[in-house]
Amino acid sequence: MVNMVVDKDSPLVEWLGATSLFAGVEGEHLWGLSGIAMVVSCKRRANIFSEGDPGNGFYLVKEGRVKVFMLSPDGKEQILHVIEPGESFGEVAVFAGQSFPAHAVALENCRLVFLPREDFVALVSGNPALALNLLAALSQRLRQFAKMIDALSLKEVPGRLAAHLLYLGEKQAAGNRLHLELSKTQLASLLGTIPETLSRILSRLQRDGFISIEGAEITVIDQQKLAELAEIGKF
Amino acid sequence: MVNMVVDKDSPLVEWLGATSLFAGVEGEHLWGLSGIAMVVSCKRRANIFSEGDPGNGFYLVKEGRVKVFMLSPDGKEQILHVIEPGESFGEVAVFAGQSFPAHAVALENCRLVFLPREDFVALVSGNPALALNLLAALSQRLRQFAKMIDALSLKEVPGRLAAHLLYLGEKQAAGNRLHLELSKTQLASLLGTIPETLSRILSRLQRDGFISIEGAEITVIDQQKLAELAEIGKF
DNA sequence: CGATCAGTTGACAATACTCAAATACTGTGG
DNA sequence: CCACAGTATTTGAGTATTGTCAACTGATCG
Repeated sequence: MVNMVVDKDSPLVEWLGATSLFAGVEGEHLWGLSGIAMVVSCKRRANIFSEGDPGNGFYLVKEGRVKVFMLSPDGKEQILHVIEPGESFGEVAVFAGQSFPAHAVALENCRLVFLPREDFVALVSGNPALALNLLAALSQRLRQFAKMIDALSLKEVPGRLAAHLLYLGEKQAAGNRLHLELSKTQLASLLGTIPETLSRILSRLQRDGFISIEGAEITVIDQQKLAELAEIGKF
Repeated sequence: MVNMVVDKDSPLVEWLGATSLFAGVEGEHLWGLSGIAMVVSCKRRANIFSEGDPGNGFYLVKEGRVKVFMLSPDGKEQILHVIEPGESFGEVAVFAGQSFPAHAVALENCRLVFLPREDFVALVSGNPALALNLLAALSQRLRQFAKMIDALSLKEVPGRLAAHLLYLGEKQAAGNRLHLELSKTQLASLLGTIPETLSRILSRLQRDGFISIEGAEITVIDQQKLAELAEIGKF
């Protein structure tokens, strides 16, 4: 929690009510949430928490993006999740274990909403709708993690990359065009590989007519082949 | 849900109250749970559900064990979780997505408790304590999955195996002795590798004086070295 | 008792990582 | 606004862990 500044501003309530985590939560309880919330700012590259840190609460991203990742003893990282505005992270420590199971670092200058554990648990205890939203959010994440395990174990890097490109295509819905939303180094870390390997495989996909690359902008040339690659997981 | 038989027996209430999922739930609500629960039997190797199946509820294991796993198009499997008596599986489909994200098969003849989605959600809505238990359970699983992703991505097979052996040692608390609770083929699938590789690495660990192997019974000879291997992830 | 399955071992192939170097970018301070 | 330092990206050469294929043994189960 280095380099963070507490802000005192703006009506949080509306923003909170617009997040999927708190969608449908009644006004009264929304006020309760905003009452216990603290908005903090943190700079690009700032450490938000580290694995093992006591988890006295969790965060929502208001602006910017955050990466949640595991770190190996020799410094290699595996990104578990890139958190975008409106999403939350760190809830796991609130409901089990009391310590963060991973590291979190700001990818950009961020504005975060911090919700302290005890107060938040008290609110959840009195609001089943909120609890169900949380259960849905955690279930959703579990689903994502299962897919990630599946990919890491049963697909080779080209397959994982292809799946990610298709995912970005859907998400961005801009025809054949898409942009990688991470640096290639970070993308490698998300896909469970290293920059060199990612670079080579991107070239290969271009050479073989799957895609066309201009920096971080990709044009999907053969979606069919890309989908096959993502499906079976290997060239 | 092939090969399952509904039983009409026994007071479930006590058993339910003893599971960690429903620990601390008040008697009244416990009766509600037992009212909606169905006990089913299924035989070893029976399919309980497959990926994509509609998730109309979830299960607790009363007797036997169940494996939850992902399957690649060419038939390779990655075990996500081995469910033991008292534990639950399939909750994800109840709270998000409505379909099972993985496959589940009985490892042994099993007795399962099935809880139908709609009735169960209704109960959760009226019982915050139950909701908090569920949040804890899902959070716990998220933690396990994060560790698994970490292991698959940042550790080599020897490191994953070493970590697993240490885990079994702690769990079984029988001095230096431990037994693999799965066939070596299944263990390979749990560790994200194949039987041949697992076999070779077990031999290597024995040859190098880490462990001694007699079938599925392992004696830990050098816990220190095993712990180092698990920590740094590579030989 | 035969057949299927689990486990082991060998030879080989291949994906992916390591190390190294060259080039392109980025952001910052002068 | 430019120069510089520090990153990011790409490419090459070599290595290595792990997967594939195949054969063989031993165990398990009808």
